[in-house]
Amino acid sequence: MSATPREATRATAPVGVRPVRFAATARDVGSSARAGVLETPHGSVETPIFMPVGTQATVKGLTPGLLREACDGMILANTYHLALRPGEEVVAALGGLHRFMAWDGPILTDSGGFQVFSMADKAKVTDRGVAFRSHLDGRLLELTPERAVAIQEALGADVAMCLDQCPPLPAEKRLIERAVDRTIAWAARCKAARSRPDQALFGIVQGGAHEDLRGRCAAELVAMDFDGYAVGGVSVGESREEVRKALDVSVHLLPEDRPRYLMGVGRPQDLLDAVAAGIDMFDCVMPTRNGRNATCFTDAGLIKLRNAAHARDPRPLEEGCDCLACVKFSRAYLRHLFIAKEMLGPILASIHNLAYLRRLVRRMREAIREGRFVQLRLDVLDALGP
RNA sequence: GUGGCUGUGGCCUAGCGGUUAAGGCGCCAGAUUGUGGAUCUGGAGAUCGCGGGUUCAAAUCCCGUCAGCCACC
Repeated sequence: MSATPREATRATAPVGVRPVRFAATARDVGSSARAGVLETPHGSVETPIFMPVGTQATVKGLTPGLLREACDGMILANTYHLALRPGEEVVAALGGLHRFMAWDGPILTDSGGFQVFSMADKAKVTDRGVAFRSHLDGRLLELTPERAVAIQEALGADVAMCLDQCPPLPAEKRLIERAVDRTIAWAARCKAARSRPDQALFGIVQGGAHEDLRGRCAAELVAMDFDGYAVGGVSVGESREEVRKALDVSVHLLPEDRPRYLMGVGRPQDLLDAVAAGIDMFDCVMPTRNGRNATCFTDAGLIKLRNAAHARDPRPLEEGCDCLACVKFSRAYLRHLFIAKEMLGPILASIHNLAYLRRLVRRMREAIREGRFVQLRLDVLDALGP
């Protein structure tokens, strides 16, 4: 793991210094891709980086030890879920998120906004915030920008996210424009509400597939000077071309010396495209959710472990992969675990998928440094197939 | 040995005279993007135990037979 524990950094972080710092260390010549280093209170990570999703303060199925072996050190946790259960005050009382879940590397928490729109019942948005009903017990709750920041400060992640409004798609441009206006206004309130000098805050660019809205949102956020910038509301059904344009126009306006985070994107093809557009960070449920459901990433495309074709296959998921699933076990055994509904199946497949994405971003970093990213991207996309 | 009950895709069942025998599980595939160990969508698979009869028409009614279960000699 490239992130090393540095508990002491938190206490001694000098006032006036950014809680996280980013520097691009190599740039690709044929695209906007870049490699860099992100320093956080809990250690440094190299970018581009993929962050596994640990919704409820756990990356499902993996112990911290297994997780450390399967990722590049930085993970994501979910504000919405943790605020509802066990409650951020419980996490804070138990020493904060890092200690609570025994993860000493960097953690990023989302704002909870996306889940309010996608999971909670009947979310009602006003300029003040979002009123919604808990998906757990139906309680009527409210999430405001100030509350989102307070929850995330109590959780204590290295990076917090602004509350944004993720508009449903498809939507009329007028509605997306309103969401952009709210996202900008809420970002300002989040920034004003923050109080921890050891926690970074990222702004989120919205705007759907509209280049003018993306551009305006990015410009307004940059004027507020965030520690990093995310692109949200992407890969929820748009065409590949629409995604590319939304990314290009957003990234173009973001400062060189701040990390750029594409939220919720995780197919290998999408990572290659997004890094080419200048993105540094990713998170996605896909490697772990698909892993739990027996679908695995390989350079030759997806492998569906439940398929009968693997019943007697002695080969590993992927030749040369150094993950536990590939070093120790055959496809036939992994399939057997899923058919028999054994919990080791989801665990091993999750490990492999995370290791696959880690290897993919590592290959991209290396290629960027060596000036051959464009070729790597074409080669991998070609091998992955449609 | 006698009487009774039951036999419908791999498994469990619905249908009890009238299009092309229905459903669940399983099986075979596909979907999954700021988390659902969830879910959804397709597909294959049945000469209705077997043989005969009644009828325009039988999984369905009748006879025989085989198998399983139950009860009684």
